[in-house]
Amino acid sequence: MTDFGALVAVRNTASRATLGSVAALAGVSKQTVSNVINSPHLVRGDTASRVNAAITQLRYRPHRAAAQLRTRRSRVLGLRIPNRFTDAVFDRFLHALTDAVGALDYRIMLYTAQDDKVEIGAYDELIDRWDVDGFVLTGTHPGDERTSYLSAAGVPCVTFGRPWDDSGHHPWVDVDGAAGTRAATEHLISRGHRRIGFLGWPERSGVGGDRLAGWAGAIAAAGLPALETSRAVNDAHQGRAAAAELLDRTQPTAVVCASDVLALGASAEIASRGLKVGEQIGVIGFDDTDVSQVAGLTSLAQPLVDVAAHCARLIAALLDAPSDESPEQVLLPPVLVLRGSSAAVFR
Amino acid sequence: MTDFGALVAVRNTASRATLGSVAALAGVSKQTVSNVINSPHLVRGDTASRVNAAITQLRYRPHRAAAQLRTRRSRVLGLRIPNRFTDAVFDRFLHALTDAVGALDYRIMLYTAQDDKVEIGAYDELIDRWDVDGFVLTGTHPGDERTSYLSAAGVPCVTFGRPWDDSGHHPWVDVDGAAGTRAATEHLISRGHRRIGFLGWPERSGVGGDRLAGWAGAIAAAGLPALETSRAVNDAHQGRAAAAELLDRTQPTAVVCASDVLALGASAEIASRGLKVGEQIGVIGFDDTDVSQVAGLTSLAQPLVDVAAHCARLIAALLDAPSDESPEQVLLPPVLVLRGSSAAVFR
DNA sequence: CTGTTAGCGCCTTCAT
DNA sequence: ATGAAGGCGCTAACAG
Repeated sequence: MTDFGALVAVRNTASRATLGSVAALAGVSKQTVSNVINSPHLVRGDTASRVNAAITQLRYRPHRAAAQLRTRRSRVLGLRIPNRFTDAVFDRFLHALTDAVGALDYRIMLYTAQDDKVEIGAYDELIDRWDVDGFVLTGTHPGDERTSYLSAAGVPCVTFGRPWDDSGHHPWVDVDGAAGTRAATEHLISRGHRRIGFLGWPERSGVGGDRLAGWAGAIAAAGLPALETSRAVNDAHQGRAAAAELLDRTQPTAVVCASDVLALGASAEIASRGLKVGEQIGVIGFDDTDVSQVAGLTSLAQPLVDVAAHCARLIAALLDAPSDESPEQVLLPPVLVLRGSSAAVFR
Repeated sequence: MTDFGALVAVRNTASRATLGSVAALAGVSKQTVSNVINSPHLVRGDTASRVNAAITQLRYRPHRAAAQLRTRRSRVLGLRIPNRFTDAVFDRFLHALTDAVGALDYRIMLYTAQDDKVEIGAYDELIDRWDVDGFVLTGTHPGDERTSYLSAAGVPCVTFGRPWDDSGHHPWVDVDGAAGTRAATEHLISRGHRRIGFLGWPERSGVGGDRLAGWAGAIAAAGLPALETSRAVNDAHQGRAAAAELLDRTQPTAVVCASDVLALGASAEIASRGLKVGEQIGVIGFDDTDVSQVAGLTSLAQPLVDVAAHCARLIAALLDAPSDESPEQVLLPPVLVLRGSSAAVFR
């Protein structure tokens, strides 16, 4: 009798309860126990409750590795953790995502990679050896080849970030950067500002272009002067220099920035000119990081909990029922968080 | 013949290569292939190279779930991702740790928990169901019950952070906060400062107490006046208020702070008094976060790559050979990163 | 040094 | 509605 171990398990709490030990205790077959867990509709009520009692008593937990061997599903999702958190938002997303996938009984497994090429090279091992079910990709950018590789490999993925050159045929979730800078700009307009500048990143496509477009759209819609923009990489010093140039060239009364770091640089420049941020010159950042909280900057908060929940839902749906339908795409608006840097009513 | 599938695998690259398909191609048994991978010393050279050729040709990768079922080892380590990154340093640690354990062929699996109680409640499932081999714990604190729970469960762990009330009998890695604030204080002394204050956290034990002790020790060793300290929770506004109080009460010419956020608050207060940080009053922070980089604060950088490497090494050693010897404990000094806020030679 | 046998815990298939 | 048999891919134990 191969299930002799079951009797041991009943009394030896140190050893792991198995389907067999539960079955023995409940007086049913292993199969019935499995059905209670995975296909409850197949089991009569009284049998089920007997089995459930045994499960509780033995503190039985199905062992994923064994199930995985049969079903070829690990319920593990791969996530690359970026080298540098240029994102400034990744940490909060990571927490929200871990929670969100956990609620659907998935787990996040981390990996690192220097760049996309290395990441793509890492997929095969993650898939074959660690049996990752799918991937959550962040930091999409024009020319991104990761999704098409995974698609070719037949491994589901969802991206936090749009495919910037519609090559992708996968579900994605993103934050509407344009809507954010538009809201910021309209907020400043409602405060009476008429000369509103934009301090952005050098890149003209992707996230930076998106945030630029929202500002430009709001300015145009309000019939305000289209001041030229200024650009800098995401660094407070460079941001300050670019802000100086912007102030000199266009004399704005407010500046919408593509990031909190740039906004901080702009604030430093404004303060050094003896002007008060939020009183003489309005400043709005992006991402609502702790930098903005510390500096009292009005900023745009990405709804990361919602982003994570959608990511989890979409990848789980794909794993439950792979479909050829056009994948769902979710675009969420950021939330304007008001602080002192945009407080004053202008004029 | 059960290994018929092997022949399919040879030509069908879409299906996964298995031990059996490699064995068939190399003309040996499955066991020999397994030995080539796990116990190479048992296999003759020519056999091994034939097998390796087959492995390469088929792009064979051992399937972890199957090995796991046999060996009861998943090569997966659990890591809780904190609700709030109060740590400010956790993100970099996470990246370094993922790299470090990856080099030893381990993976990090994430989980979340509201507090320690919830975390402890989550261990059983992580261990039984997901078959996590061990844990890397962060954020140790006085009264921490997590390590003793895991110890009782027989699951190895290593902590980033000392056991603050020597209950623990586990390996740990930590950064020597006292050495850091001591170095900071000595640096200020060498710059000519004689009245050096300390701005810390309310907690008197654990990390905060450690950082306080380093400052106090350096002050005492130099025979300088032991100015009273000021305390605030880790928040720039509170830090600024506490700094104001400290400046008024003790008239320091420099302030060592328990964190960058507090240092930023102190800087704001100093600047608001028309004094220049780094010129009239020196300020030193802790953790070398982007806040300090942006604000030009001298700060203490934790050697996170080394911390992570030691954590990986220690937990891997424990898993390779559980030992009853006294566990290894590693204390690493932080590095003083000089910036403008401590630049001026005083007097 | 190499091969054979057996079974880790679970789920799919088929029989009852 | 329940049970029995078989096998997912791997490795421990033993035989040769």
